[in-house]
Amino acid sequence: MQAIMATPVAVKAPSTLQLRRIAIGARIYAAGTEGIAWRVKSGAVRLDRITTEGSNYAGLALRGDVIGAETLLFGKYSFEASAIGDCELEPWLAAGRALSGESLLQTLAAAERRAADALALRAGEAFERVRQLCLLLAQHRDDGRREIAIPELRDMAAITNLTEATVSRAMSRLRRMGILQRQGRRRGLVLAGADPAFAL
Amino acid sequence: MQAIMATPVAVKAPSTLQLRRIAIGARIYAAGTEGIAWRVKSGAVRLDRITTEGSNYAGLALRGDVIGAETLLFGKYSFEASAIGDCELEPWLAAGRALSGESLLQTLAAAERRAADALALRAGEAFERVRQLCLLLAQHRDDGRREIAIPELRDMAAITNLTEATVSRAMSRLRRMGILQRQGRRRGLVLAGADPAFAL
DNA sequence: CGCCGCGTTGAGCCACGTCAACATAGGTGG
DNA sequence: CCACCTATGTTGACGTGGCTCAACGCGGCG
Repeated sequence: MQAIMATPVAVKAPSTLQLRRIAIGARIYAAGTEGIAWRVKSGAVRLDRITTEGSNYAGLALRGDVIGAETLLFGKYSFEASAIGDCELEPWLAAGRALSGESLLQTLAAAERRAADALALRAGEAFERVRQLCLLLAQHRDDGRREIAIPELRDMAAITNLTEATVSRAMSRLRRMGILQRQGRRRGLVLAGADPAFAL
Repeated sequence: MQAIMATPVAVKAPSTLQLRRIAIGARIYAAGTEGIAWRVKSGAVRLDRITTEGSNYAGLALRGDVIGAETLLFGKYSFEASAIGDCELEPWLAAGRALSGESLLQTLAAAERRAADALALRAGEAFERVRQLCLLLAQHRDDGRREIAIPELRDMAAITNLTEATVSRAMSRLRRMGILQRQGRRRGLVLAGADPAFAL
C-alpha cells in the first residue's frame, strides 16, 4: 500500500510532487484524510462514498479527470479513491493564486459528462453494460487496436451494479466472440480488435 | 411550453433576468441551444444527454445545484434539462469578471456529491430506490413534516432505472404504509410523516 | 361526448441474482 | 523447489424480483 504523500507540506511545494504511480487495486487515498487534488494522466479510478453502512461506489474517473478537488475547499478528501487500472496521477495545480476559472469550468464540465457515463453504465442489459465499460476503459494504440487493463470483477460489478458472476459471464462472452483477446483469468492487458466489426 | 429566454442578449444583461419559474414537466432548455447557467432555487431538474439513439437520463439537479455551467465555456447547453417538480431558477453569475474560484469549487464539489446520489438511486431493491428518491425530493416544512412534489412516473422510472409499473407499485406501497399521504393519482404535493418512525 | 395521456394493477415470464463447486494464480513458508 | 493457502475468476443449477404485456380507471381537453 502506498503512503498518502499529500500533506500540508506537499501542498506548499507541489513542484516536488511529480507523477504518482498506483498499482491496480491499490487505494489512492482514504476519505477524511488530508491531501491534494490530482489529475488522472492514465488509468482508471473508482470513487467510493463512505457511509455508516459501509462504502459504496460513487463515481468513476478516467484519463484527464480530476479527483480530490474538494480538498481545495475542505483540506480533506470526501471520497475514497482506488485504482482499478494502473494509474498515473499528477498533482492538480488549480489551487492557490493560479486558480484559473476556465480550468475549473472545464473540470466541472468534464465531471458532469463523466457522471452521465457512470449513470449510463447502470442501465440496459448486463452484456451491454459490461461492453460499454470496457469501451470506456480502452485506450487506442498506434496500430489502431485498443488495449484494456481489466479491473477486478468486484470493481466492474460495483460500477455496473451487476454481480461478479454476471460480469464474468459477460466477459467470457466477449472473449468467445473474439471482441476481447487474450486469456481470461490473466490479470493485465487484453486487446480489442481494430476491426470495426468488433464494435466493442 | 415556455420560451427559452436565454439569448446572447440575456447573457450581456443578466441582471434583468430574475427568478424563472418552470412548471412541472416542462422543458427548461434543449441541448445545443444557447443560454446561460442557472442555479436551482427550488424544485428538481432532470438532465438528459441527447445521442443518436434518443435521449437518456444523465443527471439530477436539486435545490442549490447549478445547471448549464458548460455554457460559460461553449455558449451552448450540452444536456437537455426538464423540471420534474415545480422549479425556481436564478441566473448563475459566476460568469465573466466576477468568476470566483471558491464558488466554482463549491459547485464542483456539489456536482460530485449529486452524481453519487444519482448513482445510488440505481442500486438496491426497487422499493428502496423509490423511497430514497422521495427522500431526496422532500423538503422540510415548518411543522416538521416533509412535502414532496411527485414527478411523473416516467421520470421517476428513468432516474431509478425501473419501469413505470414497478415505480407505481412502490409508490402504492409507500402510501399503504402511511409513509406518503394523500391520494395517488392526484398530481401535486404529498406529505411524508414527521414521525421518525416514518423513516421514509 | 370521445379521445388521449397517465397511473394502477394483475398474470406470466425471463434475465439476472444466489448459491455452490471448482479452477487457477500468486504469495508464503518450508 | 514444492506444499499449502487464500483471493480471485469461472461455470452450472435454480429461484425470484422486476420486466412485459395487457386491461382498466380516471382526469383533462377539444
